[in-house]
Amino acid sequence: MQPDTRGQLLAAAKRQFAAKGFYGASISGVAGELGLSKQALLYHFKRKEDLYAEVLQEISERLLRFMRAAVSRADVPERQLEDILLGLYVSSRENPLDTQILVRELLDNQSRAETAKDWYLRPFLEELVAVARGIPGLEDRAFSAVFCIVYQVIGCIQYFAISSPTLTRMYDEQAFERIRDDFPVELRNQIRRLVASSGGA
Amino acid sequence: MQPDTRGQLLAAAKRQFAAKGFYGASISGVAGELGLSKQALLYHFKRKEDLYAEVLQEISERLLRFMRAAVSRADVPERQLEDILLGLYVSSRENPLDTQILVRELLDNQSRAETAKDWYLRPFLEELVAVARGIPGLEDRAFSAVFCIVYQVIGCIQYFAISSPTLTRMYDEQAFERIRDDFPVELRNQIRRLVASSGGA
DNA sequence: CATCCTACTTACCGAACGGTAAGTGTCAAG
DNA sequence: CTTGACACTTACCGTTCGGTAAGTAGGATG
Repeated sequence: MQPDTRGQLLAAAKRQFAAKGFYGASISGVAGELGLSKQALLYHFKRKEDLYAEVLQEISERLLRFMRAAVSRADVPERQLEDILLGLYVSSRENPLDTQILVRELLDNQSRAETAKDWYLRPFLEELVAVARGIPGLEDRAFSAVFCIVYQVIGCIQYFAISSPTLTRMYDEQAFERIRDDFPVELRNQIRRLVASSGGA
Repeated sequence: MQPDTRGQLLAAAKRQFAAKGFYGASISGVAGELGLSKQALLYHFKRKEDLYAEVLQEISERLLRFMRAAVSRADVPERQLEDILLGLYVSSRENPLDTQILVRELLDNQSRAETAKDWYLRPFLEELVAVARGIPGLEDRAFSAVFCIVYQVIGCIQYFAISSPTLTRMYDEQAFERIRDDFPVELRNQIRRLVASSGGA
């Protein structure tokens, strides 16, 4: 087994970008995490932006794989929606760095010159809206309304994910553990209320 | 009326910090927005962190004022909760820069050496939980559960706020306008479902 | 008219940044 | 034994960063 420096660099870069953002992270810092010089990194990735782009691509691919898997474990749309969204929560807990980077991207891509036409979350988002519109009671509603409903759930998941470190330090460890345990329960409740009210009304 | 350079510098700093974050923004860039040299800025604010701290303080004070006003327009807790949260949405739309900075702070303060014990949102958050626990059906639930419920709503509001620029460019202008119009409606629905299910159960 | 404060300016500093150029050791192939 | 690709290294470059020091124009005060 070779050292796989490239992969390790990508992992280190993910940590750095997640913690300090694109501007705050430095390529020498990333390389330094592995005890390498920054030129070793520049050998593998010609420019800082290339490195960042690759980190972003990895994340977006993982997200897409996750969603396709969730959709293919198909059932009735109600269950599908719940599964995907709860899965997204689990995913955000398992890959906190990814979530941090995604939210940072949301904040930064306005100041950088990015298209945002091909936003990595876009296919994920639209697939999810399509699933939601398969639910009786939501199928005849406007795209924009269903979009909002779905986006609200995604938003609270991702926001909670990036809040966790701060909340941990705000309350003590075990108080936050209770919160973290209750979160998916209340998330599920929220989704079920939403589905129920759509079906009922 | 004097030029009030200091205030203008704070406003410019807010724009810069919101757009590029603490690391990405430069004091020379902030001063340059007003056609001043960076030493002019350093005359008013000894260090970059002082400038940032003051921006943060302004935001947190505005937020606290807003919340106290919302709470004092008291009614039954159900209405109070809805008013505050919908007000928070309006506030986040009126002050998008503030929201961007708050979310950035959420991401950054882990890497900087900040206490997070006295997080600017903490009093806001706990007041809100207290209000929520005044609602029949929620009063006997655990603090952590009510916290999660409240935090979910806050999360989806703030997440939507920071998403708006990206969403605008993702869809065309008028498609996003429909989304933006539907959002508070669906937000209200979400809150009412939540209150209703608490009271009902 | 001299003095002092305010609100800046230009000049300068060391450190860190992203990035280029050129060299070096290792190792497999011809 | 030589060649050449690979995976780095040290050396260097120009720019930008936050921050210090010293100077200065304008106005109020004595």
